[in-house]
Amino acid sequence: MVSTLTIQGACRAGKRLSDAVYETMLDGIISGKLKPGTIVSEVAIARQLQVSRTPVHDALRQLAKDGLVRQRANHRAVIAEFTAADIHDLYQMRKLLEGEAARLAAKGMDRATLAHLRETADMLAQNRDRADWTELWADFDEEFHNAIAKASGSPRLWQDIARYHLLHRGFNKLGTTPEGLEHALEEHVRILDALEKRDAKEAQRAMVDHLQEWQAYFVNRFPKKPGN
Amino acid sequence: MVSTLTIQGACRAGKRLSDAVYETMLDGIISGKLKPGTIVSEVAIARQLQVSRTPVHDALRQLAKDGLVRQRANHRAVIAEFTAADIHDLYQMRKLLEGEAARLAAKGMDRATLAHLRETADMLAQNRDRADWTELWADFDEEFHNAIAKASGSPRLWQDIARYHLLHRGFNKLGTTPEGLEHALEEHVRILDALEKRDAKEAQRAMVDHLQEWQAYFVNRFPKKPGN
DNA sequence: TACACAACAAGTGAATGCACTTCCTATTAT
DNA sequence: ATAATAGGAAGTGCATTCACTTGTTGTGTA
Repeated sequence: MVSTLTIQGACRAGKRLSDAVYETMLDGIISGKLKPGTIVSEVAIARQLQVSRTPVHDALRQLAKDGLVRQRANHRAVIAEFTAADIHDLYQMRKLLEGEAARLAAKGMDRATLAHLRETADMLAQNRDRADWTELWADFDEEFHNAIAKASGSPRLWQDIARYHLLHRGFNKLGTTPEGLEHALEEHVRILDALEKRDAKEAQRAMVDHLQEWQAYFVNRFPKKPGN
Repeated sequence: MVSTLTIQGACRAGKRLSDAVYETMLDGIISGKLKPGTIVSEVAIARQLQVSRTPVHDALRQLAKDGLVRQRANHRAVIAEFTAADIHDLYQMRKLLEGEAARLAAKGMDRATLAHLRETADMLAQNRDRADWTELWADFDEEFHNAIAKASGSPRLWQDIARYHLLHRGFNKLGTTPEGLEHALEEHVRILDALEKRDAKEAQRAMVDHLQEWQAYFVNRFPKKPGN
């Protein structure tokens, strides 16, 4: 049995239960409680969350559209597995989208956000031995890429980047090492330097280089074939 | 009352009814039967298609995720309306994505596809007075951009381009003129020339220029404010 | 006349029930 | 012993029903 899921946000007024289920399962996938390849049944999830099958069914269709689960009619859903080719393609897209976002953000990002990111990066650099460093890093990574995407000034670019970052978070807990994360932090700092200098070209280059490294790092860690 | 929708594809085995409803409504939006701003109720659609509300509800959530309808909890859905800023942003994305696709397709597109596109383009150029020219053009436009996206070799790029092309098709019937379409055909030919010469840079440039013109053409034709 | 409020109509969201499909297992025949 | 098949268990998809929310209309009052 999969480790327990519980509905996170209290279902406040004007919010759908199916959205709460969606976010709960999303969190389950990102946090690693629901591992790739896991077969999930609507009834099981419904029992676990103490809701009916209807909102679970809805949530699964949304997750399928995000590419986080795979669904066939009349079959149970499975948490998405990634092949090396998938990961390669995913990072090709991230390089394109986030490179563009970094370029635009060099002009558009306001000083307050810039200062806040710098502050957090410094904090992380100075606390490398903390036990929860990996979690802190994950939060910072999320915030960093999101802030750049938002500062691009393009809502659609922001949205698409968020979508791909979601996929990234869906598997990146599987194979990361502390050294890899520390190196990634240095790359973030390089991007931050460029943003502060308002150097669009360099910001784009730094972002693409950063993602290029992760791409190379990850691609080898995934199977060539879809099965297991 | 909205002009009648009917379920298109026979619901073959292993296919969901909700998917059929989704495609039917998608077609309705693209073809213009469901105009932007139209308020659609689940019960009305369900009655019209002679199905229960369940698959309609499902289909609307999918369409909402595509950005083709807007939904609030406990409210009826409305067919998405676009502001000038939306259109601008949409085309910024298309330039980024399809520019990249054209660049990649210059190397990746096979000769047969290239020849077929050239053939169709020539046919269109020589039949400018046909009554159904606009429909022929729409089909060609769809095929052309799709072929390039596919030839990029990146499944995700292809998928995202298709999604944005869907949005494009959702409104482009509203304000196109015959002269505009003929000009667009010439631009397609320029892209085609570059692809045949395997000139990646020029293919990208031609694609971006092409979309740039449509962007400029469209942006002024949409209201600044979301309402009407 | 204008405004507030109550009752009702209409709609969505979730739960339940039902039909059909898929998968697993046990039994039987070779 | 193994393979094929039949039957049941489990699951999904759709329809229906119920609960609750929203918007509207009409009436009463200031």
